[in-house]
This record gives sequence, structure tokens and C-alpha cells, in this order.
Amino acid sequence: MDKNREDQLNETLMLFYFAYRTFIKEPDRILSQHGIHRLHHRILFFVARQPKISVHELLDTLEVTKQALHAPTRQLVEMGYMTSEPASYDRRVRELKLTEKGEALERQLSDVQRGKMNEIFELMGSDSEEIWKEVMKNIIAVDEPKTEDGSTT
Amino acid sequence: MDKNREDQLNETLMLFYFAYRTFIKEPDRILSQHGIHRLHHRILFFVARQPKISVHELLDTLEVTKQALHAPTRQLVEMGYMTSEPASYDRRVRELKLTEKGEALERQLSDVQRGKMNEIFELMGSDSEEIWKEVMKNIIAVDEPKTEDGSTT
DNA sequence: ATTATAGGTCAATGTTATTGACCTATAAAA
DNA sequence: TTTTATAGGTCAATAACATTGACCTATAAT
Repeated sequence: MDKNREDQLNETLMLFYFAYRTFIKEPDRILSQHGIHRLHHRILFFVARQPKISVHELLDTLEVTKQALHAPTRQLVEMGYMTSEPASYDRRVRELKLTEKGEALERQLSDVQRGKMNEIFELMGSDSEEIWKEVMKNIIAVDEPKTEDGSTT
Repeated sequence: MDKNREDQLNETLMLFYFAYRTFIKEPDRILSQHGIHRLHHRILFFVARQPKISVHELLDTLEVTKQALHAPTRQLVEMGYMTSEPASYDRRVRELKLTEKGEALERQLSDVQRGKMNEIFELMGSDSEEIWKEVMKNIIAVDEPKTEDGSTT
């Protein structure tokens, strides 16, 4: 790989780091006003996307241990942002759902990020949205488990 | 904002989170084999890009306190990955530089990321690289300080 | 001489995360 | 029906990573 190409790729590495850091800055500022943190936002986000998600599914999504998830989850329930009720189909399973208060906070936090992405994609055109997503999907793809014949599961 | 548009933007939020997490996974695995961590990679990366960078410049780049930077920096020097020498122009300033051993480790870590990005951009075409970078630059731009007349500094 | 800058260090604190152990409740399988 | 597995909660110990605050040396600039 020639020097110039390496410099271009180094720029992408820097942009990835700086962009991610910037992207979570404002939500983190809002979270801290409520005495909660990044992981709380992630929980709120994924519970909002998939109401009645189980603790187990959330663990698999976030790739953390249940001990790491437990404290923030309990806090969110205690603060009235979320409920945790036994599932009718299996009383061992807890179904997590946002309350109206939780939905409002999740909206406030994620709207900052959705609004910024929307603004950029409107500025740059809808092709940019598809391409940006495709690049990100390709990055994630490396990490996905494969079956023995090489097909993705 | 209609429901469908919100769903599309939610997908971008998920992709950003999952892609960033995947992107640092393999370097983190290598780092842990050496008993060091994410911040060490960041230090190695920025010192590699800008040899003779001062501690102060590195603090500004990484946006951490000097107390947070200090331990990892000292470890990297003690482990023989980096040197810290007084600058000729101002003996208070320490110039950080990678040793050959440090350059090799930085290359090993960042090549995983550069290689992945290169592979994706080759697959998707050079337009995708320019567009992806432009989106990321726009995300970073929100956070940049502005002068009174609105021009970026 | 005084003040400011660059950097190093110690202490206290707190979040995020880990591994390991152990508990209850419930469901599924033998 | 007894046994085993699953879902979840909790406690403890540990550790990275980060903060604020305080204080120190050395050097440069005023």
C-alpha cells in the first residue's frame, strides 16, 4: 500500500473516531442532567425500537453481561422511564417497555442524533444515505458469525 | 417527521453504534494480549500521525485530562513503544515519538482498520469513500467552535 | 522578580465493565 | 414427578477509564 493511500485511510480512521465522539456528545450532556449515562440511552433506544424486549434479548443486542445491564435497567424502572413485567407466555421472562415519560426522554435524546443525520442526508442527497449505510453494514459484516459453508446465518 | 422516515433514521443510529463497536473489536483483542487498552491505541495512532507531538496537543486531540492521559503514556514509554524527550525549542515541552517497536504495534493495530475500510471502498467504489467521509465531516462540524461572523476557525 | 506554561503526580471519587458465585422462579425434559 | 435448563436478580471482588482538585518541578515569558 502506497503512502498516499495510507494517508487517505488514516483520515477515515480519524473521522470515524471524531464523528462517533461528536455524535454522542449532546445526548450525553442531556443524560448527565438526569444523572444517567450512555448505557441508559442505549437501553432506552433499543427498548423503544422493540417494546416488550426481554432482558436476554437486550443483553445479546448490547453485548454486555447481565450484571452490567442490571443497575442501569433498575434505575430506569425506579425513575419511571421503563416497566419490567413478567411475560404472559413465560413468567420467567421480563418484558421491558418504556413509559410515556421514558418515550419522551428517548425521543429527546435520539432526536438530536436523528435530526443531525437527517439534516446531513438532506444536504447531501439520498444517495449519500444509502451509501453511508452500506459502508456501515459492511463494517458490521466482518463480525457476524458464519456457518461452515461460508453462508451468513 | 413521518414514521417511515423515523425508522430509516433509527437504522442509521443502530448502524453507527454497531459499526463503531465492531470496528474497534479486533484492535482491542490485540491490545489486550499486550495488557493495554483502547486509549493506548489512540495515543499510538496520533503519535504515529504526528511525531514529536506534545503532551498538550495530544490532550487537545483526545479531549481527556492530563491525569487520564498520563498513566497510559507512561506505560507506553516504559514498555518501549514510545519516547518522551524535551523539545529543543522549549525544554518544558515533551516531544512524543514512537520507537520502531511502537511503529510496528501501531501498524498492526491500525492495519486491521485501514484494511477493512480499504476493502469496503474498493468493493463499493471510490465515490463511496468520498461520500462516507463527507457525512462524517458533517457530523463533526456541529461540534466545532465558530467565530462571531459564523465562519469556522 | 513575578507570572504563566508544560508537565508530572497523588488522592478521592464514580461509571462501566468484567468474572465468579449463588439465589429464586418457572419451564421443559427425562 | 423428579431433574435439568432457562430467565433473571443480586452480591462481591476487581479493574479500566475517567473525572476534579491539589500540589509539585522546571522552564519560559513578562
